[in-house]
Amino acid sequence: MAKAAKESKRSNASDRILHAAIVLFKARGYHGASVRELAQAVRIEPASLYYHFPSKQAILSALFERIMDALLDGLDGAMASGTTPEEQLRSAVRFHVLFHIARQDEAFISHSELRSLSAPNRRRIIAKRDRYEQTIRTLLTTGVRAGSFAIADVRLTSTAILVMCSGVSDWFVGRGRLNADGVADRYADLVVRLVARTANKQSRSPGVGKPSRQS
Amino acid sequence: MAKAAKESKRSNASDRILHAAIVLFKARGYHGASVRELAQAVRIEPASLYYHFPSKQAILSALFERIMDALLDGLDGAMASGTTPEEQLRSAVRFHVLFHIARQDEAFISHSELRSLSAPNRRRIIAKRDRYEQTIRTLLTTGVRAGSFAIADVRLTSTAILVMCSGVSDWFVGRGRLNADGVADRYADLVVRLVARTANKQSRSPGVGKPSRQS
DNA sequence: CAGCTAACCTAACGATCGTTCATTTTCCGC
DNA sequence: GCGGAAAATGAACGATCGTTAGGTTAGCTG
Repeated sequence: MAKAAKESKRSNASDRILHAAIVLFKARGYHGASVRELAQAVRIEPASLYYHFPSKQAILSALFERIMDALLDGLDGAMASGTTPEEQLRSAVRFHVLFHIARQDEAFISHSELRSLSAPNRRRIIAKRDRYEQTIRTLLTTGVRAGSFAIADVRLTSTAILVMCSGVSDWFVGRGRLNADGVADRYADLVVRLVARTANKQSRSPGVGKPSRQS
Repeated sequence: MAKAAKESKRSNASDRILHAAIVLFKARGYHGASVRELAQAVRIEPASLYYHFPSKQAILSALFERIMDALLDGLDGAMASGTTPEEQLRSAVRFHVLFHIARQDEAFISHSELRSLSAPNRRRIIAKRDRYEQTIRTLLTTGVRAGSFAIADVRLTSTAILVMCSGVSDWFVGRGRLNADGVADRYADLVVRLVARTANKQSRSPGVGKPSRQS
């Protein structure tokens, strides 16, 4: 118990630093936000930051690792809750949108500050991002094979979907017309409309929508 | 002629500065790219930059003004080339995508460095961005009224479309599988699929797809 | 060639950057 | 309340930041 209390206190320090860093990096950018500003936000002296993190770069890196792990875990969980490709896609989209609303600032940073990561850190993060995209691509391909989806170009479509859904972190405002759940539902509708098989209009890309080979 | 030559020479200096700034701001961010680096890229001394621009901020601002004006002009031109809402939308999407491919770096900057603009500069740029979005929204609304489009939420849908299409500047690589025109065509297909009226499947949002009140 | 101006230069300003080091304070188990 | 680790501190390091002042060069006009 005492140990747990101590550990929680320690992690609280790191967490408070990370949380302040998220706000600052979003507002001013990684290079625009100084270590002194960050320390001031956490109400400690600049030197004290270096007890918790070896460098400013390590703070940015920790921030990226945290959000990418949460994304990967969350997607796995979301997709496990569906059986048909369409259910899984709806669930995945809802998760992705809700996540990018709940963690708007981190999402913005992990898009705009990839360049500020050192080369090794960037490589590791990009590998995780690729795994995330691959999961979505596989889902779309599965849906096409099952006859649920009609998609001319899975790679292009999955990228388009992800960019579209991640975009909520750019414009969503809590005080707006729709709440997070409402936006997530509507985005799920949009995405299904983008990929679902329909009877009409397929202006290009012959050969899509093969008959299902499995119920 | 002599006068024109002189003016072209002057604009070349500013243009070379702006072009180098685009590359640098994209790579390192506004605060991460120093005036000295920028001067070195243009092969002049740092102080000489201040003959062409009053400040680093003015360079960023000029960069934003240029790209926003080009966007607004281009959209007007693109939409003039169509008569039906669907034609106009296809044309608008093709323009938007091609633009964001042709000017990838500027597009990335104008998304990630909005925060680095001073408050007055930012206000002016956001006003232009809003005009751009309003044009698209009006187009979608017109299409809905004409019975060409079935859209549950025009505002949300137009935002989603714009974010999706702007996203090409994040991932497009010239050496990739598809060239710029191919990507633009496929995105036009995706967008039409998102908004076009269809006979089936409208899982929520009753009341869309009103009968046309005009041919 | 003299005169003028646009363009660029050298040199330096004060401020702030990320980080380090030695020291002090805080806090917990005994 | 004492020993020792954990946490935070004040002070300073060299480097670099955006910007300015004042002088020098290049190129055109008359």
